[in-house]
Amino acid sequence: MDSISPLLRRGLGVASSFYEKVYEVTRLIPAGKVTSYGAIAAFLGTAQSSRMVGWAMNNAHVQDTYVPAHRVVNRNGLLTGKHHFGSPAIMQELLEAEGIQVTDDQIIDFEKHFWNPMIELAME
DNA sequence: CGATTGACGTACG
DNA sequence: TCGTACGCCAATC
Repeated sequence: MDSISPLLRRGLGVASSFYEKVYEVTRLIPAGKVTSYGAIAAFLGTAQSSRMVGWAMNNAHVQDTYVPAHRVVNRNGLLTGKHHFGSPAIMQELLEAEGIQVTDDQIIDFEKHFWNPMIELAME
């Protein structure tokens, strides 16, 4: 089902469907909100492949379309992937710029800023 | 085609 | 409660 592929169709021919979906969901994360790899994985139907979500982010920076990977953290609200940005501080700065407080790589009030794709995207 | 990896998550000690 | 081990699926080497 392509219920979540309205704005895609870019230069993602190189990416597999799984990657595409990950990028799509990630782009749909509103500013000031964050989600977890597991939540995205669960939304894609492969809750056990949460690691794949993070792996997909490795190609996120080479995508033509911007992918707000900084809005994706682990289920602890910890900025585990900050080291994959240009600088470890970029991820936190981006989140703080969006109104999210981050202390010691930990998002404050994580659950309050949590964005659940399964709910927001009204999946069934 | 087989082995390894990977920005996670859960279980177990 | 904290630290370590294992599993999961898909992609890459």
